[in-house]
Amino acid sequence: MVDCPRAPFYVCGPTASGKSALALEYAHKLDGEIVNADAFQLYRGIETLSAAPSPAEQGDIPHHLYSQLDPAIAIDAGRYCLLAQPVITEILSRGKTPIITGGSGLYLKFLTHGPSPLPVGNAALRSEFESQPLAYLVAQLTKIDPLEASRTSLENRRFVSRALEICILSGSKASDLRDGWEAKTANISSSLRGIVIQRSRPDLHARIAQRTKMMMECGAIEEVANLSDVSANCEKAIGFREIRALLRGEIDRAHCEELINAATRQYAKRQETWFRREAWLEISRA
RNA sequence: GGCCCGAUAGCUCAGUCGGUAGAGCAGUGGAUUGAAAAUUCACGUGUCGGCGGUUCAAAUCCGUCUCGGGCCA
Repeated sequence: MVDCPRAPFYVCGPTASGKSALALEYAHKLDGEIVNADAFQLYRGIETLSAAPSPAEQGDIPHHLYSQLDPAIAIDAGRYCLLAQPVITEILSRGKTPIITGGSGLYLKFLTHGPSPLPVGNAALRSEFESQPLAYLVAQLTKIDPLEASRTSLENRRFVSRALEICILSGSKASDLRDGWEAKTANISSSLRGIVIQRSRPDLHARIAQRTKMMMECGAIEEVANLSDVSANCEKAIGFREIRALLRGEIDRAHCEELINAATRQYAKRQETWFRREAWLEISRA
């Protein structure tokens, strides 16, 4: 099934689909070590909330890039890539197979296709954009880079801001930079190997509900209560706002769980949409 | 037992003077290379609780029954 053990193997799928367990199987099969590709399991102190594999679940397989980051620190796909690449290289150098496991589609894409030569996000610029009306940003982008404007969802403030940010920081057109990178990475997918777990919606929804219940019973509330200095980035973890509202007494426990379930289901759906496009992933029906 | 209020989309509800119904949430599909567990776009037919009546026309008015909730006994 696998002819080249010394190349990374990707285990993907929506949240609560059973990636951690499957990754463990592959680690045994391929003489591998597991590397996290989940934006929130990177953080320390929210292991329960982010459903990171517990020490018991990790078994005898080395797990990398879990509980590494202080919650006060913000991270993005590019910085994740910088963290993960040396780890992957190191695993390969020991003759082991990196089993890259996670559900953060963008982070995985950075790993598989590499970061593009676009400038990194700039906080000052972003907060400036935040104070501008969207129509103004759209007008600016249309003036500077009409091609990029025509390809961007102009209702999506974040995408418009990013495109404008690229133009301003790089001094070139975002469309040119993106085209160059697209061309360069066009053939990468054919050399990748990995699987995506697929489950029926009712099954996945049931698993989500069950996991939320477990989280709430097994320390997620305490984790949120104990975090004092949290980056805006880390605060976006599903369950964070909901549990804070519970702690403030604004909602009850059942309502809190249902809000978390709904947000998780929606996230899982977005993940499925993302992975459907990654045609190189072999489908694993669970 | 009597009286009152309610029953409309999976859920919460709106619906004017009668002209066969629409919001939010949920759900589904999509976009997405440095905020991504983020952000964003599109998608709304349902015995208007049942039966009968009035009317050219009933979610809307009348009667009755059923089921909730409340009040009085």
